[in-house]
Amino acid sequence: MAQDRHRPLRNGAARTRARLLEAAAEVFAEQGYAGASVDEIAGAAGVSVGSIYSRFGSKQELFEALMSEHLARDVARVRDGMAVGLAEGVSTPDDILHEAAGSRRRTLLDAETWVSAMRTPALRRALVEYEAAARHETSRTFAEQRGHIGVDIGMSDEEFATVVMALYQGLLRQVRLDPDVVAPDLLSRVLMALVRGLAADTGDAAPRDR
Amino acid sequence: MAQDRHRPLRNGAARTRARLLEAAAEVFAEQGYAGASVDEIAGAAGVSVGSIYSRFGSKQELFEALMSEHLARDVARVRDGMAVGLAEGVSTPDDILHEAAGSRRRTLLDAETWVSAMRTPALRRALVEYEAAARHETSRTFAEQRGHIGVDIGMSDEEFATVVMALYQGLLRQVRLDPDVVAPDLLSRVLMALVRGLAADTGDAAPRDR
DNA sequence: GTCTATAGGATGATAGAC
DNA sequence: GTCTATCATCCTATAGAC
Repeated sequence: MAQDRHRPLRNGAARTRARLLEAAAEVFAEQGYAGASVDEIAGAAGVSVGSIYSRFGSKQELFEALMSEHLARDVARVRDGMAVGLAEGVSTPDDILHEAAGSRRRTLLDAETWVSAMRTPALRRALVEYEAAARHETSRTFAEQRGHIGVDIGMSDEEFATVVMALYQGLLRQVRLDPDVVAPDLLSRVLMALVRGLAADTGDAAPRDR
Repeated sequence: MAQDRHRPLRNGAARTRARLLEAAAEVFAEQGYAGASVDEIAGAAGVSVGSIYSRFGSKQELFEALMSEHLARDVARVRDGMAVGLAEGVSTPDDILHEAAGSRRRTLLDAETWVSAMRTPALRRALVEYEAAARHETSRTFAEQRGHIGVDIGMSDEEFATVVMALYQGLLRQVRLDPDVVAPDLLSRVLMALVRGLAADTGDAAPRDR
């Protein structure tokens, strides 16, 4: 009991690391990689520059650690978000979309991730890998749903997942730029229409050049 | 005739400005705003730093001039691209997509535009304005096509344009990250299916639950 | 208008005390 | 492991010759 008083001060290792990554997230997000100074990050974290360089070897390594954590968190979010399912008519895809759009921090870090990935091959590979994981997760979830309903979509689950992700990311961009342009239920409306239209194209239900 | 020999050397004003913007595009794209140095831009343009500061007042102003030109060029591209039409079954939307994805310069400048817009309110307003223009252009074109075919989509032309742009931008992102993931005709396939599905939802054309 | 030279300041990274 | 102090470098911007 008395020892608990000391607990928050102990294990400074992980604690300091977390505070540093938090500060790095804030500063890198707001200023960008090149625009951020190690001094400012140190100040925001309440530590000194030397402390940063002892823990992470360089500004670049600190940035990569942050990016890695950012992507890992996003993977977890996709996994959780997929658990609720797509085609049930639930409005949760829209909730996920608007929640993601609402966070300035995430918006800026996503943008910084993208711009860095387009310049740095190593970061690009990491992002490709992450995107593939998200695609498989989406694809797998949709395959289950499709099994329940029993519709033929006319394309592979992987390709459909690609379309869903593109639509999600595209709308995310629109919402982040100007929230008024995207109705709260647009994503789910379009997804349902899309499934219907794809099923119709297989000749399952619709007349084509009769 | 003999004077033509001198022509290329004359009117250095616009000529130098163009070379400067070209060099700025290259360096800002590859290094980002903060990462780019005025010295390097001057070197790439074959002029000296003083020359840049006499023409543009600061690094920031040079960047804004470049962004403005970049957006204007993009507006023109949308206008031209829309001229061919959406719903005719022509594969040109896909061509436009993959051509845009193929240019590293455009990819990087788009990314830099986005990240800067998310941080700088003035740039963000400019991007919102550009996006609205593109949306109206898309909307208008689709309205014409819709008139010819005569389908009821169940949403406004503006909203449909938003979806089309989101899909386009989302797929553009996917192609730029990993070209193998997106089939060459995916965009047009999805667009056609989408129109069909939206029309079906109104109970207009397609048989739903007969 | 474009050059060279330089001012004035910020930056990434290191050294060494504690 | 964290601090302070400092180095060497690079950067934006300006001054002044031509």
